[in-house]
Amino acid sequence: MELNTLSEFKSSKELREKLADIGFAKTFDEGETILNENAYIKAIPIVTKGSIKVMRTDEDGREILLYYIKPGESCIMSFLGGIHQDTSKVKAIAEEDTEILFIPIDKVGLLIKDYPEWLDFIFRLYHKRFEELLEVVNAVAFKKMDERLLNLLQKKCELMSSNTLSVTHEQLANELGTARVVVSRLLKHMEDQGLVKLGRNKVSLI
Amino acid sequence: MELNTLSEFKSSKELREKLADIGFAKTFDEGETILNENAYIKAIPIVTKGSIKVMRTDEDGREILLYYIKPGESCIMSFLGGIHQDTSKVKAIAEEDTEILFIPIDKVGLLIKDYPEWLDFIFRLYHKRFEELLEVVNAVAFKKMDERLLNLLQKKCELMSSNTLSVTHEQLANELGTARVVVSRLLKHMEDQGLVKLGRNKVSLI
DNA sequence: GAGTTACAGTGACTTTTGTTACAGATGGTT
DNA sequence: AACCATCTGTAACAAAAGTCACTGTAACTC
Repeated sequence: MELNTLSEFKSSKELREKLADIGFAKTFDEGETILNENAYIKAIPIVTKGSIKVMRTDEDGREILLYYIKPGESCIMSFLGGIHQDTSKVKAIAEEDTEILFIPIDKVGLLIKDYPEWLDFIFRLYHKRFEELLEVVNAVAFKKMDERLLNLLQKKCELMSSNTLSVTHEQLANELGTARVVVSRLLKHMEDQGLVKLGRNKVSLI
Repeated sequence: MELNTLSEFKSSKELREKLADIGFAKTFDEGETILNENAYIKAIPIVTKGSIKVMRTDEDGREILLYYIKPGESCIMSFLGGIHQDTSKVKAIAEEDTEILFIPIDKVGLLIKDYPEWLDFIFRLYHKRFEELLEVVNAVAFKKMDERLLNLLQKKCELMSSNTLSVTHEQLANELGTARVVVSRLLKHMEDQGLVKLGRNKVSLI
């Protein structure tokens, strides 16, 4: 496990080592499901390499992307879910090959007592996720698909540090909670406007 | 201040008294703004009587209802915002005549140290708000207006413990993030179906 | 290189929601 | 009663998104 990637805790070598000590690392391939809806939560994940996307799923199977979890961050839903013995309301999927450090729930209480910076980490993360969720509400409620699509492409490019993405229109449609034809239509329109370049399994931002 | 309404803390008379001691109470009339977007937060509000609605506002002035805060609950956004010296990302309005106990930010840290149940209260609340936000995302992304409208009416009736609401179509439209005519249209349709009964400034669920 | 599968492009149509514009109704005020 | 502001009903239209059906095409398998 690369301790250095726990950058949030750079102020406390002690906590960093403690986390590495009580946690166990696990790797996931791109696209692999890390957490399913309604699964019980027994450990809190901290991403150390790669990234995770967190999706909300409708009863009818429709999905929508909520946010990405980057290295040094944790899935905060699972945190509270874990503490209150709840099941997960969201689904987590590896966006790329990803390494995760799992901290068992029963050890988390102790950490809060012994390491104030751990509590601060959790609060900060909660705050961030909350604001991201507000942004999602905003986007879904008030923005049109073309704008949301462009936004998604930009976020993905930033995450991958690349202007070219390996995605199908179907995948994009899923993350936006819409249909494949809609995405194809909009992408084509964007290509005509010179905003993107399209290929099979490929979208490049210009 | 009615200490009994701090029902979340019924397990700890001590904490309840402490909160009443360091906080200051304030009342708001129905419709009064309690917190504006981008306002700095200097105290954490706990609702003791009445209820608050929390709205998200778009740059273009469009709004959408996020959730209600009922007696014994706090606006959790302001909690984190307050701790991190942030400005509020949401707007809070009194849904009815409301009494609020404000806890100054600088005292909050001490409470966490001294009263474990205070931290638990905060976590629990965060969790609840998070799930409510997820529901909003779900509704806005996947539900049609008629269903969302019916849902809103039901929530409002529950809050007011009444089947008849004093609202204009305009107000409902604002909370749903849509236009008045849309609400009028849908309400009329619902009346034809025998779901509601309409009057001036009045909607009754059947 | 023939076959197969997944992916992308496109047209035609429907549904839902947003927009504009205006008429009528309601309830309070003078 | 006449007036006024506010609220509600409705029609007609536009825009956005969803749905269906089908074609072409790239990449992979055998």
